[in-house]
Amino acid sequence: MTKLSRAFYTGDDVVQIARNLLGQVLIVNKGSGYFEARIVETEAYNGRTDAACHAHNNRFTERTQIMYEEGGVAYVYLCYGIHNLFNIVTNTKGKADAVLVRAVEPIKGIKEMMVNRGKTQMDYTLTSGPGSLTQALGIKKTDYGEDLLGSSIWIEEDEGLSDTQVVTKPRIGVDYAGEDALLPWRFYEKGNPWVSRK
DNA sequence: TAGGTGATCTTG
DNA sequence: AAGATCACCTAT
Repeated sequence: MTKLSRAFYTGDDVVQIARNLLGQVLIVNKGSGYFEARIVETEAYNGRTDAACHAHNNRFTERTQIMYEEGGVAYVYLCYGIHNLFNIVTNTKGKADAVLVRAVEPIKGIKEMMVNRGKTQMDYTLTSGPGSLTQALGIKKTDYGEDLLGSSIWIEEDEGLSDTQVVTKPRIGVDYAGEDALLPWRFYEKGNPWVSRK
């Protein structure tokens, strides 16, 4: 297996990148445990055209600044006061795009994921949903800005999915974005039980 | 279906 | 400096 390259992340089309991340394998290795999980659900956010994106209208704040960096770094932020959401920054420096990882299928480190989630029984809620998967994998705001070509969080290239395996839908929880909430920028693997809100 | 939760952003 | 908002989750 090989790490996804910088060139993969610096591509100009965040929607296509979100779709192509399906089936790739997210690795977290931070001393708190070693985890592998297959990405099965993503959403694209485009800073220049998309009212749902935190960086819409060139909004440049302490929180959003990382999205303006060159692709291939982590954007982690706290949502609803409780949940850390994990995003992958894409595009070249100055173009603020990101892909939200909404669900993963656990491969390695499942016992430790259950400990992190406070679960005694195995079930599909372990890593389905953007807040749940970060808790399972131990991703926190201290991972903000982490280089995805480094050695603590990265993505291994795997076989992608064919178009017949990919479902395309509007994004979740972005009603505030008006008509941009209707954009079909959510992608997930057809029939995969780990996908959130099926 | 509603409430918890707190950093972040905007307004005045 | 304060109030509104918010890319969610869990248990009724």
